[in-house]
Amino acid sequence: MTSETVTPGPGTTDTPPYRYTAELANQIEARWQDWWEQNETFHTPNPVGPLADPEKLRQRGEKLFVQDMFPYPSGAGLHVGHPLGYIATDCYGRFQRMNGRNVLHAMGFDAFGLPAEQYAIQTGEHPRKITYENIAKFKRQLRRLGLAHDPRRSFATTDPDFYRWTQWIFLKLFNSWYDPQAQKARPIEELIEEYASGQRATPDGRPWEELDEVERRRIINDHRLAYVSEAPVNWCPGLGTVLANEEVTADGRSERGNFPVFTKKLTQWMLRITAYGDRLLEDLDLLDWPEAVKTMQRNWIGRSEGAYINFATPAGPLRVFTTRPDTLYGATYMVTAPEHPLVDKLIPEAWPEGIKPIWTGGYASPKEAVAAYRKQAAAKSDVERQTDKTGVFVGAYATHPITGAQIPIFIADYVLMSYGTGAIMAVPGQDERDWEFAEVFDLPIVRTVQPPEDFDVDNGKAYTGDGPAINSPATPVENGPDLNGLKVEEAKKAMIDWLVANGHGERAVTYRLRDWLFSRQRYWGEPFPIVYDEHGLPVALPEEMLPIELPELEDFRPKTFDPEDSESNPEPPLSRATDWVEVTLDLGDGPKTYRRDTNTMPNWAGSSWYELRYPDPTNSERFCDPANEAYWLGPRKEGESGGVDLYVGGMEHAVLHLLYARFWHKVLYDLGYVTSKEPFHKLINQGYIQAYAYTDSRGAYVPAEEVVEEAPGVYTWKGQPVKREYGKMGKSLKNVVTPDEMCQTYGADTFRVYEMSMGPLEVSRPWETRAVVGSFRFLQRVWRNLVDEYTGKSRVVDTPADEETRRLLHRVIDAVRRDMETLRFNTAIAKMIELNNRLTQIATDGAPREVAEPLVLMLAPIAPHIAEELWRVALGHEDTVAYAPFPVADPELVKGESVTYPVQVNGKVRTRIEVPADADEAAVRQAALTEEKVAALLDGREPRKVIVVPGRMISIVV
RNA sequence: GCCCCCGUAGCCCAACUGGCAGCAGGCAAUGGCCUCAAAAACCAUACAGUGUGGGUUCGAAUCCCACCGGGGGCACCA
Repeated sequence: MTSETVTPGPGTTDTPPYRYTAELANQIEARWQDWWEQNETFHTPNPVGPLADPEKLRQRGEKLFVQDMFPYPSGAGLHVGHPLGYIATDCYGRFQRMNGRNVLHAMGFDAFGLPAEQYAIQTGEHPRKITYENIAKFKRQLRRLGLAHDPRRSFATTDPDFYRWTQWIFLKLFNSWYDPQAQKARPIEELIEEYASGQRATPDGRPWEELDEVERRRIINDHRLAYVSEAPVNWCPGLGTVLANEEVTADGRSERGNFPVFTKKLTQWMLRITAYGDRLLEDLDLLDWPEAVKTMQRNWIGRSEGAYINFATPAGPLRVFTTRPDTLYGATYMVTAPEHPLVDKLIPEAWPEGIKPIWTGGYASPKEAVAAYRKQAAAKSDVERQTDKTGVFVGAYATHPITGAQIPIFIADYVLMSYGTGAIMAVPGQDERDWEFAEVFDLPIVRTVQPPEDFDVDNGKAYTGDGPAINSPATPVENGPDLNGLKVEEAKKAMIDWLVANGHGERAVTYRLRDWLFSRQRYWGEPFPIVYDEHGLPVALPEEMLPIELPELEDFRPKTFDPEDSESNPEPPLSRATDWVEVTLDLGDGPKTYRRDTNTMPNWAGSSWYELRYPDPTNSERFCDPANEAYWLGPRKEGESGGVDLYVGGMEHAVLHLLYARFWHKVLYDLGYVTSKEPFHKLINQGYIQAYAYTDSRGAYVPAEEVVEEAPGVYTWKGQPVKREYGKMGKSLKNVVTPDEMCQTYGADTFRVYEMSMGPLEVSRPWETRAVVGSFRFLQRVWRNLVDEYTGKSRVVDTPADEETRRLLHRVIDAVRRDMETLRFNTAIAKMIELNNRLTQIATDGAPREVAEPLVLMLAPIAPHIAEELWRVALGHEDTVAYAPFPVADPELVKGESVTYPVQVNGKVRTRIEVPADADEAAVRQAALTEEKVAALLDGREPRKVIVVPGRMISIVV
């Protein structure tokens, strides 16, 4: 292609032959997409490794790493909602490329996971085949949008070259432990060394050398960041797999599929994310993220400070966690979770004397009552649990550590085994839940914080706010602390000091966050690089064996069960690959038979580290060369987190993906593999594109594109009235619009301009196909201003623009640059339209180059194909516009010659004055006061106050 | 129940964070120009006083309080 090549138009009888029509747009776009590919326009140089290009790197400026949350390649393909973020990052990346930045931008695929497997089950095709077909489809759709991705850096999490490193990182987790002193992960060998040298005592105190191999391994295994644990997990028979807490909804169902989830004790892989609770919390402060996302993560981690307190019981100490140790004097009973291990030891043969009948639940003995209650509680859904306070007395008492009072111990399902110690001291006076329970079981209530005067004490309720302590103690007690009069915070501190001094407890911090359940009983996931030996203990496979590839299976279906069958047990599909499961290996002790782990990793695994692969996607020696990691992700200033410079994706990943990725990144940081503390420095959540859907009189959805708006708010489909709904875009709602259709009808550039001009990136908005034409007309007008529609020749002339147009041009450049930097593409486009409208007025005899050229340059990030074409055909340049410098405004021209000030008198605008732009405040004031109308209104009086807001307005108070 | 975000022309959105609400922009509407007619393109026009009610201020879409409407998150986490 040369600059002489005129772009041929389709030329019908009615349309001028070189008009910017959809056909022409499509031709231009396809041509430039090929050109970029052939000329490797968007290949980004690395400092080292296979993608290194020192010469290119020298030419480019400071690095910029932009990333999208990569898609799951579903069979349905993209609809117009998906590319919103991709286009935004592309516009930003292209803009910064024109500012000389070395921009890394690419797109991978999050391709493991349930949908491919479920689709595979329906069709009988192998998930791999389906996945790679879908990826090819996505790539075609994405290419058509003209995204400036480096094609060499695309990957899928299902590529063995990729998941090899997912497995490698898992081995690092397995071979590391968290050192609370150093507050970081360390290699497991260093822990073994501490035990071997005696620096660290073994759990039962025996010397390390006296322990046999299996004992030693068990001790070490308990410290690993990836560990096998028999723990209560979320078993979902309907899906045939266990799920992470994060994948279970509040009402106890699976997020995917909405099947019931049961708690079941199973042996599963866990990742010790809780060790990182504090750092995951603290380092949020280093991140430029939406406050809402930070808040959600803080809530999810759920750090609370308080104390452990031990209560003596006949079966030994009962340990509770409380955030309100100051209310200990108000503890009138105890509650443990139904499954608390101490309960069985506490239960006496018979009910004690003198208890209230309601405590027994009507059972003859504590044993029966507890057994019955446990059964009842297990059968209840979480929602049912919330409606009423239920429980039963276990028949035993605890001793209050200060007063020595005997207080009854209950089991109740409002106390969760999985939080704190699974037991609480109940303080009804200061806790609403305890108050409700106390009312049901007729238990004493003691207020230990004085409620304020406007608190309705008579209508009775717990008071949870601040105030002076009372009844603490109610009557003097021997050596108990006197908290009376202290505010909550002071009282907490005094009580903790007392508990510590008297050996009744200690200061404590707990988290809501729990360790990450990391096994799934599915086929389409990463296999674990783990085998089990004759002791049933896990053994890491050596790195050289990676990747451990998925075995071929005749039947990769998971074994699912009746969704309600809580007694079922998971049967991973991989366990059926018997040839694969049984394996003879020489792992250092000669050839032995091992059994492979038949679980697979959850589909969060690949996305937990993929930001580290874009910088070095073809590296076969490491997951990422340290030099490439430091260049693309490393912090550039002391105290910075490092990480991706701009990460754009949906709000739905606020907790799961973003927390997991932060965790893995921090582990790699601790072990010295990366220099960045955080994976993603700046995060933006793009809004959703929503769509109208229409239902007929029977409530069935009708094709949205065939619906006609008869009058405002009145819609019909084939003559019959239909009702409009508003929601997500989807097949079932018959309202899907695809980018392919839009590209076909208007071209990719129009689609890009439209998506970016609909509103700010963060805001959700409705899709309206008929409005797209506005963006099309804009590009058409730009084209017409620069290219003769009848000859295809340039209309650009070298005559200078008039002064007014020039000033407008520079104001627009100034504003567009600011808008692009802050990703406000909607306002940037509006300014360009304004400039182009001006150009339309003055360009009757050709478009002045001094306006046309900056306009094309400013347009280039958003509508890159037409910009390339105009850059070449209309403006006569030989090379791509992708690296041409983005225009810079002349500050003198931005200012304008004069400023018009509105003049307010007593809050009302009475007149306007025009003063030179460089007039000082006194001159502006003088000009305002002497203005005819103002002088008339003042009528000789002295104004009480004159406010001059430089550049804005003048306010006079009389 | 608790927490967070958002309410500006018929619709999507601007308004440089307290300073003239729209010659920011677009869709739709109306009129015009073309045309035998229409479409496309082009030109022009009108449309809200900022969800409601108070408050602070010389001045509020913007800050504060209450309420209404929409969206999202959390929900026995001791």
